Order: sequence, then structure tokens, then C-alpha cells
Amino acid sequence: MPADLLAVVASPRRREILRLLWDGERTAGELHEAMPDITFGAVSLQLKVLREAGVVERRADGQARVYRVRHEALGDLAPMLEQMWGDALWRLKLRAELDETRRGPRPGRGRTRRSHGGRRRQRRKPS
Amino acid sequence: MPADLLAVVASPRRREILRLLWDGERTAGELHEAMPDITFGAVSLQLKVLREAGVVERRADGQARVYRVRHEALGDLAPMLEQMWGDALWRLKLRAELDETRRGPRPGRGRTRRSHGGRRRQRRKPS
DNA sequence: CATATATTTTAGTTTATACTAAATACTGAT
DNA sequence: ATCAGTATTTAGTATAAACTAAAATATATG
Repeated sequence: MPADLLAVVASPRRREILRLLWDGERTAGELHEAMPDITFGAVSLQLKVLREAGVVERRADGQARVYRVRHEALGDLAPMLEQMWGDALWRLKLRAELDETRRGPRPGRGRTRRSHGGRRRQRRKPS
Repeated sequence: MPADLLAVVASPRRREILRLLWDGERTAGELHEAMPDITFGAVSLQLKVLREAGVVERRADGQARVYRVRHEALGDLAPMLEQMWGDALWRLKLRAELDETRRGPRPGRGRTRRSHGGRRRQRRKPS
């Protein structure tokens, strides 16, 4: 088990990509649609990291490039990621239910951190 | 499992510390003795990261601070680390045996090629 | 060929991390 | 209180990573 696999999956952005690809393949463009907060180029760079680590595979389909996860390359990390996502979904569901029962006008958690400085420019589609 | 645990163990330096603490506790000073390539302060900073992630625990003993691993906090990562270290040791042992057999039969002075990473003992000091 | 689409790569910037050196804090002993 | 030993924290620096905008590459189509 290569140690650098840990570094690969330690990145939240790369885990986001893996999550999107986990149950089926997608093109680079589809991935970017699901992550509109960063540019297409940034997605492509992370895909390159994942690919060079052997974690995803690429295949050409016309002008598109289709990516898929190589689950077997992740070894014991694969079930860990699944568990992590499962837990996250579960907690999200729990919190939703909590807010539901509260039924108040304020689901307001006190301080919601907008830690990214707010400036977020998005690549615009050519019109 | 908290996602940031992955980032914690993704650092080779922190894994080195975990490896040193894995089978028993040590003081900060003892840890630094085992890692003379960085300063005491750097060791302390990494210990802080590990401690804030809940991965190690600290206890006072006189003027020293004794650290130990909280294996349970690592969850499924614990066996993964053990496996990783096991593999590494195994490969190291294999290489040692290879060198041994090479040295045994004929210690002749022909230069035996080694793969990268091997330090060759200097035959003589340049004077 | 020219053009449009889809993606990758490059160059430069920002941000995060690891580190060093020095200062500070804590502990036990005198 | 002061000193010596041990550890932490601070301030500053160097390096690596993530990102953006733009240029470049590749592929299909008219």
C-alpha cells in the first residue's frame, strides 16, 4: 500500500471527485458541472493527480474524456471512504430531521463560517 | 471517522512520530532524539497537531511530557498503518538479505550495481 | 480547411504547511 | 528567588499545493 495514496485521498477536493465517480463514470465536463465553484482547469489538474496515482482511469469518447474510479487501487481505503460518506449522509439526515422537529423559523446555527473570503469567480459559459 | 484524520496521517513526519510511539510511550525529548534532522520545536508542533486531532495523548511526568498513541482514535487507519510499516520492514529485510548474499561468496572489488537509494560504503577517504 | 467543442497544459498568484531560531513558560531543585 | 532542564509558542521564511486565466492541444463536423 503506497504511502502517497494517503495524501491523494486526504484532499477534500479529490475526495469530492472520487465521490462523484464512485458509482459510475463521468466525463471531465460533467464533473465540472457538479463542482461549479472551481474552474474546469482546476478539475482537470486534480484528475491528473488522481490518474497518476492510479486511482482513476481515463478513456476517450469522442472529444470527451470519461473517468472512472479504480476501486481496487484504493485497497482498504475504499471501504473507509464509503463509511465516511455514509456517516456524513447519515449525520446530514439526522440534522435535517432535527431542524424539522424544531419547526422554528430559525434553523440558524450561530456562526456559519464563510471561510473562503467570498470571492468566487466562476467560469462563464460562452454565449 | 473524521475526514481530517486522513490529513493527519498523510504527513510522513507525523507517521514517523506515530511509528515511534506505536508500541509504547516516549517523552518529547526522546522523540526528538530519534528525529535529529529537525529541531525540537518542529517535533513539538507536530505533536500538537497530532494531539489536537486526538491521535496522541500527553501526560506530565516531572518536567517531561510523555506522549502515547490513542490507537482507538485512528479507527480503521490503525491496521492500515501497521500494514504499511510491516511492508516497509519486510522490503528492508529483503534488501538486507540481498546485500548479504552479494557480500558473502565473493567480496571482490568489482563494483556491484545497486538500484538507486543504496548507500555504498566509501572505500577510502579522499585525502 | 475552418470552426466548434472538450479537455489539458502553462504561467503566475494565493494560500497552506513545515520548518528554524529565538523567546517564553513550566517544573523541580537549591 | 534563582537556576537548570524540558517543552511550547512566536515570528519569520521557504517550499509545496490549489487555484485562476489564458493558451495550447485534440477531436469531431461542416
